[in-house]
Amino acid sequence: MTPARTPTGAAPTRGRRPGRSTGDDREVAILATAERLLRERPFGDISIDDLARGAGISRPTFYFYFPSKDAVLLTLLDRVTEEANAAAGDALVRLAEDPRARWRELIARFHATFGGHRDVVLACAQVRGTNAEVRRLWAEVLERWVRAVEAAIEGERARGAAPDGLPARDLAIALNSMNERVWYATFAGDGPAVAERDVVDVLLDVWLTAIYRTTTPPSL
Amino acid sequence: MTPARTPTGAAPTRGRRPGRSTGDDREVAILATAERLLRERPFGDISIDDLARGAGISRPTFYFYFPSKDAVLLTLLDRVTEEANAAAGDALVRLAEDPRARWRELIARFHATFGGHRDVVLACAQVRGTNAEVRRLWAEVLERWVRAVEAAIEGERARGAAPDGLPARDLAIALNSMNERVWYATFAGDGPAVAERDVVDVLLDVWLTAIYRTTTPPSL
DNA sequence: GACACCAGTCAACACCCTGTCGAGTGGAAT
DNA sequence: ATTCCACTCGACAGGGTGTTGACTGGTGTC
Repeated sequence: MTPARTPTGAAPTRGRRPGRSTGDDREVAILATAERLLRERPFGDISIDDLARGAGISRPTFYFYFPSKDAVLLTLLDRVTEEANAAAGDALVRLAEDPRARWRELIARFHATFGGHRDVVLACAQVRGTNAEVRRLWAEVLERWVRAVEAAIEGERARGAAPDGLPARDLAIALNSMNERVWYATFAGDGPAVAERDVVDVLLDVWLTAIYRTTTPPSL
Repeated sequence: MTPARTPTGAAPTRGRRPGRSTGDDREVAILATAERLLRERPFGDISIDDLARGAGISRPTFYFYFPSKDAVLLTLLDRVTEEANAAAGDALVRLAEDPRARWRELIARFHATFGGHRDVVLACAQVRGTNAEVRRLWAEVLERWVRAVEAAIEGERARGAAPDGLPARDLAIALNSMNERVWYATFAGDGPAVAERDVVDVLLDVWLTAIYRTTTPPSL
């Protein structure tokens, strides 16, 4: 696996061969094709041949750029999670100035990012069951967010704004998990789901009550 | 699809042919094989041939009993959800006598049922992404639980034990979604997860604070 | 007892998808 | 002019799914 053809570039990102120049266009074309096809049908119904033809290359050539279909999705997921991390940014600093507004900002930004790439997010959720690599990456990303939320909760408890209760980490896991599943249902549109218009406020309310026991936590 | 070979029995359950007598053993054998294999490897790594050989029949013969591999899992899921429904039972009646204990009972019973069939539950979660039938069944089941919780929340608000706030349905969706995802992580063991020992109490706390704004809601 | 019927069974086939191998090809570097 | 290598693809091997059509043996019927 991952023959690492060229020791040219820096770190070989995500099993993708670190091509030089000509190949870059093709790699981009494959990713663009994947995003386009994902808009019209589920990931499982897209074959490597579809991806290759869409990028104007043959199937064997596809393997020069990506080791598998899943690796393409992984690259797409990488982008989304990076964007989400950037969007989340500093929403949790100076939480004390206006806790409700800050938490809402955090949730709304994630919502906007995921909503903007719902096809990729949905495809990843589907593949997570069968692909260990996607599972691992998602677990990493989630762990990062859980830690950030855990620290924020502990900060709020330390300043007396939030009461003690569950271990902050467990609470952070539960709340992040809720968001993930609720967003999934909202974007997928199958099964019981919160309307997209309301979802941020619904999630926010549960977060605030779980953390503060009130929907109007105190500022400084 | 679903040729409906024999118009013998009543409603043909879940695409499974309504066999008469000899075939019943084989059908049971297939289901048992599926459960056994699921204990040792993921659903995607189990082929129809594995299922057939495990039940002592050939692959074509498998198709006499089930229209696909997924249909086997669907039958297994049916059992689990029926068991869960039975276990949940009357936990939400007379909620007012001891709300905390009742809610805990509900969550604990679901936890016990799912934990007792974690392989099936995990497999379904994985397949849900690719199989519309599983998705539909799960959506149905979830809808039922959401409605029950929604009604319970409204009951608690009516008697003045729980404050108004989010639409009860949205809250019920969010809480049920949280449980699903948190259990999944706990049983799967990948990514950030709550320890199995603690998971019921963690979920309970979030439910109580979201519904009542306190972890010690008032009795009658 | 011969016959028809049918649930149940499977070898063989057609098909699709994945991943690999080996033989190219063309442009840049020596 | 030659070498080298990123890049390309035809052809193959392998494995999974779903279907077809022929066969078998038990049961009920006349």
